[in-house]
Formats: sequence, structure tokens, C-alpha cells
Amino acid sequence: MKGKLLFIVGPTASGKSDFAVKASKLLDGEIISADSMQIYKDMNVGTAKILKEEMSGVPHHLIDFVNPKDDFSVAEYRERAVPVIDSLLRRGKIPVICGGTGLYVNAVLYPMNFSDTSKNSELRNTLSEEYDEKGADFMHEKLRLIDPVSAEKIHKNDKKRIIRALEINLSHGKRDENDVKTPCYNAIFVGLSGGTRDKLYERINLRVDKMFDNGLVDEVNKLLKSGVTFENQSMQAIGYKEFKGLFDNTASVDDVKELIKKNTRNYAKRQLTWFRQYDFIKWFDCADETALQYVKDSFSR
RNA sequence: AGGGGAGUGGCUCAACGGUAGAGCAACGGUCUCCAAAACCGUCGGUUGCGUGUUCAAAUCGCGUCUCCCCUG
Repeated sequence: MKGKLLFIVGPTASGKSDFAVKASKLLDGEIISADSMQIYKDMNVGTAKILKEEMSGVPHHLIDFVNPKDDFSVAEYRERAVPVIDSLLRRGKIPVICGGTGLYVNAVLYPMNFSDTSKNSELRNTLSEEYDEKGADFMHEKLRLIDPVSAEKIHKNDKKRIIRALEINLSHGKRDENDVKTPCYNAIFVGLSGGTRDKLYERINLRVDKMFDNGLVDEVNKLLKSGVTFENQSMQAIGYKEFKGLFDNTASVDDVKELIKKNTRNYAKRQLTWFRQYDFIKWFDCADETALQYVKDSFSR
């Protein structure tokens, strides 16, 4: 079957990475990560990045290529991911997009064009200051005057989106109107839910414990020593940002650990909410034979 | 044993005479260049138990139970 992609999505700790390798071997595919934090170099244990050995020879794309001091964005992700997908398809390989960052999945699945509305950092900063000074109501009203459609959709407290909408309108004179209804590719979607909520949460707790056993504290120390700071975008990652408390002397290592567990659980729930919007996903509790069989059948037709 | 303090939704705490509020958690949702981010919503307690005072008690009195601290 030509031009078909496999997407593997689901909450964190549901077994996506392993399954992606298995599926890739089965289909003669290569993996493209859709994960906003595994893109960073030197952030391995906290992001649960797959180990070289675990890849079993299957090429992994868009992992481990950004300096933790640098910023990154969906737009850049799309710019890199689309060419990779196209080149794989040309070579007759099946692109296996695997990841838990919903927006990144959207960015490759739908024809999202960010270039018409590229970012304007200066304006963004100015607007941010204005928002802090004049308040949510004022900024919401300001947006309503120039873009009532967006204002209608965005809550006044949603500073990030109010600013982005203003930024687009003020610097491009338009509004984001990308089509998020028509997929760009013929895709098969496998969702790994991780089972019941209790089971998923338990797995998350265990995995965080394991991260500490695997040297998460050292990894964070190394990052900080190399000049990465808590201001960096990469340090927004769960498993890293929580260490700020340790440095401020307001939290113990155990506090940090519990906070990471909590944040990860909250994150998993948000991921599940996101992926529920895709009604074309075939869901499985875990990455078992049934799921693999489904992949096999879907691609042999 | 004696003295002191505390018992309020799953957790931490507020209200200190007028029939209970918040944060966190939980659950649902939004998501179009920071997305492991940001934001919105919902559920949930007759205030340890009993009794008394009062028009009215989580709030005052008495008794009782539990926990913590101090003294022995």
C-alpha cells in the first residue's frame, strides 16, 4: 500500500515507543517522533527517551537534535517533519509517527501553514507587557475590535492565545484559518490508552521512581552546569522544571519526585483529552499482539 | 497520669454566634509558532461523636473519642 502512514499516539507511559519499534519492523518503516521534549539533546532519562539499544536498528527521526538552550516550536517541527515523511514515502518506507504531543501530531496530519502567520517576538513581548499592565478585559476587548471571531473563541484569561491572536492580526492583518479537518495523508491511527486510569497512573508513578534510580538528578545537574537555566524552554519539561524548588531550597528531593508524578499524571489526562477529538483512532489498552495484528491487517489490505 | 493544642469535602487550611469558603487533587473540556505549555468548567462537606445554652452553633458550655506537644 503506498502513501499510508501509521500514527501511534496516547498518554505518556503507555508503551508507545516500544510499540513503534515493533510496528516499524513489521512494516519496514521508520519512526518520526512527535514529542516536544524528546527533541532536546542531553535530556534523556527525564523525557523517557528511547535508548539506542532499544531502537533495534530502526531509524528514529526528530529526536535528540535541539540544544537545550535553544527554543523550538510547532512550526519548526512541521518544517522538518513533512520532508522526512515525504522522503520516506518516496523510498517506499512506512512513516511511523509516534508521540504524545497532540499539537505536533496535528501539525503533520493537517495542512497547517504557519508561514503566513510567522511569529513576531518583539510585538509579542510588547503585547505581553501590555497584558500585564492593562489586564485581561482590556486586551480581550482590544482583540474583539480587530478580530471578533478570534475574540469569541478565546477566553480573556488565556493570555498566551490572546497575545498570539493580536500578534497575528497586528503583524499580518489576518487570522489563522488553517484547515484542521482534512488530513494530508492516508493514515492509520493506533491509540494506546494505558488501560484504566488507575493503572495508567500507577505506571506513571513507577516510571518516575525509575527515572530517579536511573540518574535523573545527575542529568539535571549536568544540564544546569552546562549553562541551561530554568528559563529555557526545554526546562519547561516535566521531570526538569520541578527541580527549581530544590535549588530555591523550598523543596526536598522527595517533594520534587512527588511533584513530577503529579504533573505527569495531569499531563497524561490532558493528552487523553486531546486525542479523544480524533474519532478515527483505534484504541488499545496496551501494546500487545492484538494491537500489532491490527497494524498488520491495516497495512496488508 | 497531669497540663496545653488540635479535630471542617481525598489533602492543606479559612470562616470563630447567623445554616461553611479557598488552594491542591479528582473528573470533563479548550487547544492553529512556548503545547511535557497555557486556559476554562464540574463534582464534592449537615464542620469527630453526644448533649446543653441560644430565635440561631463549625463557632459558647459540659461529656466522650482520636491525634500532637510539654511535664512526669
